[in-house]
Amino acid sequence: VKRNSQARGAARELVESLRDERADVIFGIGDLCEEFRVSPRTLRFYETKGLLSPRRINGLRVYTRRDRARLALILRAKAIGSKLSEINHYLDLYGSHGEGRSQQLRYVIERTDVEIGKLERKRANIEKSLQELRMINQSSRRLLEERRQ
Amino acid sequence: VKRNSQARGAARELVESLRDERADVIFGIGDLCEEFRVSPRTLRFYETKGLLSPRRINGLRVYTRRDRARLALILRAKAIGSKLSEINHYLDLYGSHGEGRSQQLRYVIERTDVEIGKLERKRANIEKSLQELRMINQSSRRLLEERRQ
DNA sequence: CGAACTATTACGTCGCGTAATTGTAA
DNA sequence: CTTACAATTACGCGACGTAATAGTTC
Repeated sequence: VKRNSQARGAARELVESLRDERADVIFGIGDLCEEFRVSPRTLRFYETKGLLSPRRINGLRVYTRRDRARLALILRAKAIGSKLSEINHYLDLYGSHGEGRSQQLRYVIERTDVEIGKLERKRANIEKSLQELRMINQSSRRLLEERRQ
Repeated sequence: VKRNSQARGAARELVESLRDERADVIFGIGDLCEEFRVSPRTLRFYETKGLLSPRRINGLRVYTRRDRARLALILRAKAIGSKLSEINHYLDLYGSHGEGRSQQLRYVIERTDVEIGKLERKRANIEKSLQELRMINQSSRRLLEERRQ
């Protein structure tokens, strides 16, 4: 069973007590936020979008290992440029078939291809702008030098 | 004077007649939309944001060469990830370039220095992301190949 | 007449941020 | 009492998309 350095608040305590009772490792919202560097707002938002559905104990959100793994998938999919609505679809085919893994791989390849293309185009535009700005900068410096004479 | 293949609608006709009367090349909203592959909604939106301010003839927007050049700058700035509010500043830099006074020159130099720095950092981040995405992409392809055997 | 433009107004989208307010446990 | 979490509701943002409605010219 995982054990963190500091207890932090009510949810944490609740979580700790449940750890003693159950074999399942359980997380409070703050735990996942800290681990994945996201805000509580983000997790609640994902919940309204049906991406996560943690149990409630006394009104507090309680996440299991599987919720945590799901969140990891969500964030990875987001990092490669997926919309949340797409991610829902993606997670569905993850749970369904034994073929799911190969489908996942194809999905990742497709998404990264698209994002790589986007970034390359962006970089090309940035380089154009850099050249122009440098020209403006240098000619302005030259003009200012001439003025001083 | 530039001449397009097809006349399209009322604004177009108005534009054509003005081309005969004036030396200035003039565009209707549809012309610019087609040329830059953006929607009319986009140009109207930019107008509400103060990025463009075409004349009106009989209620219709009429764009000059300079409006067109400005739009080109806007779209490139946008393509490199600038917010529209930033782009307004950006355009001021281009506008004051070439005008005489020393204070303006110093301002332009200072601003372009800042913008060049920003763009260089942006480019560095893009390259980081590109490397990561390429690694993910390649390892996924490799895994998929292994699966097929 | 319809087709093809144009106009304005205004609500919808996406991924949260940011209060504002309230509750609970230590 | 404070502090440190938790909860919900709801408006804000950025860059438009998308009607809905209406006017014009051919």
